[in-house]
Amino acid sequence: MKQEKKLNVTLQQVAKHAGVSRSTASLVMRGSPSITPATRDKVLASMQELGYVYDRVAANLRSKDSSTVGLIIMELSNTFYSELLVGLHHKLDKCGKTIILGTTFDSAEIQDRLLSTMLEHRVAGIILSAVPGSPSEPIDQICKLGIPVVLIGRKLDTKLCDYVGIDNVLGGQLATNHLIEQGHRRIAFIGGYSLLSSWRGRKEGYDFSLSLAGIDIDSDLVVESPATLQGGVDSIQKVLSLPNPPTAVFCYNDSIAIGAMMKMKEMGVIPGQDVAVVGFDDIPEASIITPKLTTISSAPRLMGVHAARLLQARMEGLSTKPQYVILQPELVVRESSAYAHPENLPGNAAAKKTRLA
Amino acid sequence: MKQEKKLNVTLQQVAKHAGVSRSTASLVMRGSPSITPATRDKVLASMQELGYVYDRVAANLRSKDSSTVGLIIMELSNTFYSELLVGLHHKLDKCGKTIILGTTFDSAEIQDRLLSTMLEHRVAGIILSAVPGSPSEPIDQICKLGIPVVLIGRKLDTKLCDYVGIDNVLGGQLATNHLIEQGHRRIAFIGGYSLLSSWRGRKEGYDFSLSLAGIDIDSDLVVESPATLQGGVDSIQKVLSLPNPPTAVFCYNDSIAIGAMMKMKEMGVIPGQDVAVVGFDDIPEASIITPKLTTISSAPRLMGVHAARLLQARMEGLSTKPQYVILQPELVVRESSAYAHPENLPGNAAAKKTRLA
DNA sequence: CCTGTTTACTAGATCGATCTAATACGAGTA
DNA sequence: TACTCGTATTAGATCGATCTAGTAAACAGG
Repeated sequence: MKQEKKLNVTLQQVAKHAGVSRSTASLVMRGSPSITPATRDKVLASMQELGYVYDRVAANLRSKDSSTVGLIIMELSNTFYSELLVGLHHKLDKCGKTIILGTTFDSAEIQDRLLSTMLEHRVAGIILSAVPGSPSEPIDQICKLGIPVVLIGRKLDTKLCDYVGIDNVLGGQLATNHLIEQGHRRIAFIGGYSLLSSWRGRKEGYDFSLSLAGIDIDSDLVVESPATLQGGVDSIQKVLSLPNPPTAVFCYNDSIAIGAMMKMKEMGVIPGQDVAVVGFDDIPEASIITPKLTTISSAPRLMGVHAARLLQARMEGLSTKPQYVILQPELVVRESSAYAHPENLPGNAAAKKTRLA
Repeated sequence: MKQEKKLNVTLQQVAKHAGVSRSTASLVMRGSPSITPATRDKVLASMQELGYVYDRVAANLRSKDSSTVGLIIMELSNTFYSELLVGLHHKLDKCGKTIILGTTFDSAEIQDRLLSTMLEHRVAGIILSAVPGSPSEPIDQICKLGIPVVLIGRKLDTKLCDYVGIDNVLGGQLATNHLIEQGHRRIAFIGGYSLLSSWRGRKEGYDFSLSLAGIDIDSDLVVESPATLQGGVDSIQKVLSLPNPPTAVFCYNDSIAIGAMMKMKEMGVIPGQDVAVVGFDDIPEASIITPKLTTISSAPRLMGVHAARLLQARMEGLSTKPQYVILQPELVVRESSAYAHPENLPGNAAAKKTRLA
């Protein structure tokens, strides 16, 4: 554990070398205007010569501010989060904050441990994509400690922290309406868990659109599963082996949709032609897979930027009431829903659309 | 910037509340064996009651050790790095290290700034996937300061730090040999930049295999480009419009291969049938795309684990000579190279293989 | 020439922990 | 009883910076 045998160069030593006081050297470090160019250069030269490295940790201890923010997410292999990170990183860099990273793999226990670790590291704020179903008390306590928390993508019961997310209900409606417009009447909703607030939102939109179109909701067509490729494989198998299988599926996210399409191909069902598929998130893979996936774009990068902005505002002490940023999802129509369902459609141009490859 | 208006609970206050000294409270924190269970419980109870949070930053300042490690990579949208992070994170968690993250987007300037930031944060070590062509002096200096650096994936000229990577030459050979065995004699190598040590390695393997098979190297068939989807799109267009186009392409990485296959479909060329494609890395998308991509597996997760292991050993002060861990790549044959090239092949079973969807 | 104000710099306390060296105390031994 | 010895605990210095309050010099105005 111990390291750094070599004695570090301290500001004290720099000051001595330059023939000034600790305080002066410190002021030079921080670019104080009340320092003569002559002494400033002298100190800077000494720093250069001695190979001085600023100790931000010591500085933060005394000045009681922090130059780090914590980022806690489920996992990075999920493209949604890595995209989110791009936006976040870019914005935080600008205000001189460094990111401390933790991944929960959706374990509430790990999440608690990570939150503690972040606190111990004196982060200036935390951006959290909470483990579904995790209690909100620990997070409330952190907020009360004066450390701002921004929730991202997944909502919790707390009324103390900011939240950035998308309108899942609208997203669910967009997807379901699109499938209904293509002539489908048996539409499944597969993947994800009802524990997730986002799942409940998308389901609500799905229910709403169906009932608006006068379609009865068949609970057999709703299948929960992990929000992964494998989850998609399992769920699609389940609904397609029903006595009265769906002609379209709305998937909780793109990973599930991709898994579902892979399994369909294996089963000899042509996705986009025999069964329409709509995903959610618009991850890069969505436009790569064949057929290209129709999906709901949730602009993860933009969510990152917004989260950073909210956190930044709060770190600067603007203590307003909790803010909610709800981004509007957009329907991106691609090949996986290009063929209209033959039934109930008078003259459909969409069915004549050709599919690539 | 300033925050934490509420006075933090300090070990001092805990000690006072429990009726012991600072030192005793500190010993309790660290689980010293020479503490009576009675006083231990008393202190623990006080901590609980006052809502004490350990200040790891202050502790690190005094004890001169660090509980963070820096991770500097190009970007996270690249699945290779997020996979790598999974392995790394898992291993570092176990030894109580927290990750400070930085992404360079392959800018040498950003890399330098990130390295400084990491030093200022007193990281115990750095894991670095260096920007290609960046100078090695700054990194050498960090090593000399006693902070171990593990290079990952991309090699630099320095002889001071550990390195984890794969055998790129072997990978290049595996890919090229496979295509030669399928009957191809005009094989392109597309994407990536010769600045990258990994590019040079793969190219070397490609050259070696070709010359071993008695095939002349045609410099028109080697195209450099960014290592992205778009790079693949551009490069494949270039080589396929040659007067004598290749029948097979070996791509610097999977992103390029996927971009190339997308463009081929657009051009009416069937990847895997008209032109064989081999990628590199085996990212998750490789087994999702149609046709499924033949590729060279570089086990990014394993690389993460190895990097963490090396760093850990060095942080514990075992100051041995620089270590090099070179992982063996593996050829993963899928659909994109399933059809053998008709010329030069007596009786080929592979050509009869069917393609899904 | 004296006073008041600004400017450039500094000594010493401080952040919240750990480390060192010294303490008090009970048990064991002569 | 006195003397060691080991154990549990502690006071005070310390890590490397910042902050507070203050000093000495330069300069202006009456």
